[in-house]
Amino acid sequence: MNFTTSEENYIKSIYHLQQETGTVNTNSLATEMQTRPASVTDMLKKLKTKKLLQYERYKGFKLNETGKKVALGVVRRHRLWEYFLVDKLGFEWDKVHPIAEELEHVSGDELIKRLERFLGSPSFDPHGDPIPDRNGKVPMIKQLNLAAMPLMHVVTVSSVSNQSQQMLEMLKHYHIGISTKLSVIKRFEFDGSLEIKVVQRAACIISEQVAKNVFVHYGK
Amino acid sequence: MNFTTSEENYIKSIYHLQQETGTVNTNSLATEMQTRPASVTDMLKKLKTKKLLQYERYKGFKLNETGKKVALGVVRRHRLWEYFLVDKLGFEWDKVHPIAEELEHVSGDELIKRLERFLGSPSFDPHGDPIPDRNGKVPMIKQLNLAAMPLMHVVTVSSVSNQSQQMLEMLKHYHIGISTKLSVIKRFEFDGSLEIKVVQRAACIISEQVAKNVFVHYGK
DNA sequence: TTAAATTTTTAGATTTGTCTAAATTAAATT
DNA sequence: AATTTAATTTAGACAAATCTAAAAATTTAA
Repeated sequence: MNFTTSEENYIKSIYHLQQETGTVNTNSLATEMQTRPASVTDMLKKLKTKKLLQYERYKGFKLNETGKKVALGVVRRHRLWEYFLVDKLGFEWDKVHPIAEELEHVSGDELIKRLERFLGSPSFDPHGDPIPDRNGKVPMIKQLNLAAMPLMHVVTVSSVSNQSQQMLEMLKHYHIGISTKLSVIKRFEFDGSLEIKVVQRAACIISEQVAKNVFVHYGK
Repeated sequence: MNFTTSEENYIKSIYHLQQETGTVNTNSLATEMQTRPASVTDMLKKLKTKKLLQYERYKGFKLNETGKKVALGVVRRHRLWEYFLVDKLGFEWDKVHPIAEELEHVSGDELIKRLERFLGSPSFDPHGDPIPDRNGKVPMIKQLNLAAMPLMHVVTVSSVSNQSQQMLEMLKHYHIGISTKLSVIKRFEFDGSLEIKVVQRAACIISEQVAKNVFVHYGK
């Protein structure tokens, strides 16, 4: 089965939303896609006839197994291209999302198979997100939320859940990126902000809001 | 100015056709684009309002300077991606065209600038066609000795320095003549002999001595 | 130089993806 | 339970890119 760029974008967004909430509703998908609820409904009908969706009028909806497979294919292509852009072309990790957003729709299994091999079959993209393999299997590592970390343990940043330009800009300012090593020195009860120490940098304070979007793991 | 994928494809096709004939007509462009003459007319009107075309009803048409610049940008992206696919991903040169056809529409000057640098600023793509530079300048064809050719590039035989009967007899046996298109597949370190592939023929091996007398150039 | 053949354009329809505005259904509140 | 509010869908329209069928302009040739 073949899908248009627009269909793929809807499928990908539904996938991301249902990861969090299990089931998705029209308004949140409209917000995510920066479009109108009416447009979402139109596309849902189309995806239902293509048998990618569980969907009943006025009830929520979610991808079925076929739909998830398609979504994982798009995610896989997106993250492989992001890896390429950072690792081979030398882009900064906070600049690659919009470009990968276009490249992910270029079709051809052979292309992606060869790209993966060329990149050395990476398991995680430059934002620390797992890259599904060609069978849709997603690699897992044990991640902890920075906001809930015990004090004084050096950990490695493994992913960032909010990938808006604003957030990435902020993290850049703090010298926080994937594989940055840091420890939490102090937690302020007042507003939940954290004093942290990035290895080889001066200590600084980040808001709870920022911390909640940063995930870390022990070791390496 | 920004252009749709469809507009870019029309512009590119007009460019290629007008290279041969100076001016282009509706039917030949329709054939080239695998579409109907009526669709061509529709697009011509659009490209005229965007000031990329010299076009009068029922007369022929051709790209103006602006149009040529846009075309050269598309051609540049196409050929850089072809080079990437062959040189980095290991595709065979005759498999890359349809993939590059998609990649060429991915926008972003920064992407193409970095891709070019990553590839080492090549002057010719794997089919031997010249890659326009950032400013739209197209590199000149230059003659190269077959014995010194990089691998996996299709080139055109332009001259043979030893024109003895014995040499020509040999070249005839290999189906090599002026304007024959071929590529070097492998160079054997042992004696400098070359495995070559003449277009539409089986691969064969020629001695270094033969290769040194054959001159080739990129492009048609 | 007319008539026939060819080329090109117009007119109107279709598909995809989107929109606005209005109607419908579901959920929340009194 | 009835009413208000919110979410969702329908109805109808639009722009882009295409198509078919027919009309108009140009070219060829009788």
